[in-house]
Amino acid sequence: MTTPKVEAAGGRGPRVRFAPSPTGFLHVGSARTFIFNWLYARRNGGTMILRLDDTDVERNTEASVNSIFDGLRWLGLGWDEEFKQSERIALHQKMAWTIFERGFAYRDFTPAHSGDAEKSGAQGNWLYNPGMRDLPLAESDRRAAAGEPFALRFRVPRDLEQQVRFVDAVYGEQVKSTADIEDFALLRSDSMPTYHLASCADDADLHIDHIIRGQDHLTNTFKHVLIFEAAGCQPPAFAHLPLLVAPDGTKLSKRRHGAVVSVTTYRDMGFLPEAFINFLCLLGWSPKDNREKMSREELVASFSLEGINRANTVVNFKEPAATAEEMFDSKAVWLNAEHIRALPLADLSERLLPFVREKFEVEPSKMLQVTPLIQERIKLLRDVLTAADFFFVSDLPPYDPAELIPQKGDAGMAFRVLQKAEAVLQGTEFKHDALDQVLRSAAQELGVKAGQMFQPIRVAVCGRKNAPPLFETLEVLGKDKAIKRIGQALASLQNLSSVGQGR
RNA sequence: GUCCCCGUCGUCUAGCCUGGCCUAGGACAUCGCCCUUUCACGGCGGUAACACGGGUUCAAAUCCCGUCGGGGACGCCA
Repeated sequence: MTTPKVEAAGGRGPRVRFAPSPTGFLHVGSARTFIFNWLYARRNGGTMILRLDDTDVERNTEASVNSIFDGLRWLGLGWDEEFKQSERIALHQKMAWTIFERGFAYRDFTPAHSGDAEKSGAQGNWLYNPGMRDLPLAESDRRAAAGEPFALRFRVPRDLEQQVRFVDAVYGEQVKSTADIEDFALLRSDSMPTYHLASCADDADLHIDHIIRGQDHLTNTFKHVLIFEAAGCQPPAFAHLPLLVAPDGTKLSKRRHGAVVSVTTYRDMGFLPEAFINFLCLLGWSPKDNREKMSREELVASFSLEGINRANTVVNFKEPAATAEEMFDSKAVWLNAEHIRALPLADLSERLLPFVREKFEVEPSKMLQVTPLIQERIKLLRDVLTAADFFFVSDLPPYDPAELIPQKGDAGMAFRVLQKAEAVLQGTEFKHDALDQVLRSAAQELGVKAGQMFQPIRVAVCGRKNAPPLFETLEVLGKDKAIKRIGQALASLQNLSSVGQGR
């Protein structure tokens, strides 16, 4: 991984970062954090930094790294600089020892606690081990020199009641007593940095001046302020984002909530990245002027930290859902449909193609013809498979011939209509106006209503009642296929026992 | 358990800082009507919320206190 220069590319705008830890796929909450950081950087002419917080060797996976990059690439927003925390360990350690030398840290020779097993319940109010905190420096040095393993802990001020404070751009002034902050670890007994240390050391080194992240870090921030100050650094500005929660009110989790919280699920089900971004922006932020559907440019132009809310936001998905559409938040689906309708035909057609090609062989030119017929009828790109399938198959899948019977009509009427259509269509040019004229007058001749004329034909060529407008459909389908399918419909009607002879 | 944060329609939200224009606005969803060759789009309309209790004030969704409720953080994980 390349490590670009630390100096900002363009100038003196804010430097922000998105720092995921690769322990799972990119989920929607992380994506929103990325987006808000990106928006803030772009809005203010700043620099967006991607930093992989991968110091936990045990849990980091290559698959997770890939998933994160997949998700971010799909969003298509990009970033200016990229770092990998695991390559910067020496820097973190250096900061830890600076803090130690300044007297704000001490060695703790207590053997490491077992693990996360008994993490479950109420953790007492453990603050520190007096024996270790008060160990004379000489003895500490001697034991370290003798090779005894130790963790390095932050020496949280305890002599007199002190308060740690910072101003959060979203939550306002935050204050916490040092009596409520334990002596957290800086270095583990294998000398590897902990998250808090590594994060602060990198933020300082990379000159991050605005940290925009989830509210689950709000209380961690007091520790971070302590670290920055002990290391002699100016703490950056903080802005914490309200948490994205599941319909059950709990924090989004891959384990509990499954694939709906993964960014790539949205991609695979046919969301447009711009619609997805739009949706996420409206979760915990508002432009305050009732706008909902917004382009990337509009978002950049109107984004500000002042518009961010404080209350948790529900992502209203349904995990066991009957259809793909039902599993997502209905507003996300609606926004996607809005963006789809706003897309230029050629663009939409191009984006539809990969989905169609999962099941059918289709030429781009054909797709382009079909696109206008479904543009306002699909909500997810993937819907193209169910909305336009009959354009792409040579033979229709079997359907119930009873569907051919029009409103207030019978099988006989269906038969007469289709016979008439077959005859009359033969000599008709397959263009909208010609078809319109011919079929309407055919209806008149038969003495049936236009709707009664059209429905049997629609079902015959589409295989179902709900479909795009008939004339356009026929035009795109072409004369040969249309007439062939009408013939097949006629045959299936004859097999219907109830058919009282087409006259 | 300790500490922190939050609480406006089912959901996302506007309004709250700088009390009165709020008989609380918009959107999604939902219901109904219209448009219409089906579906969809579009148009019109309906149902639906200031968690509760006390204050302060001529006046509170807006300020203060309390209660309840929800969430988060408390690891040699990130």
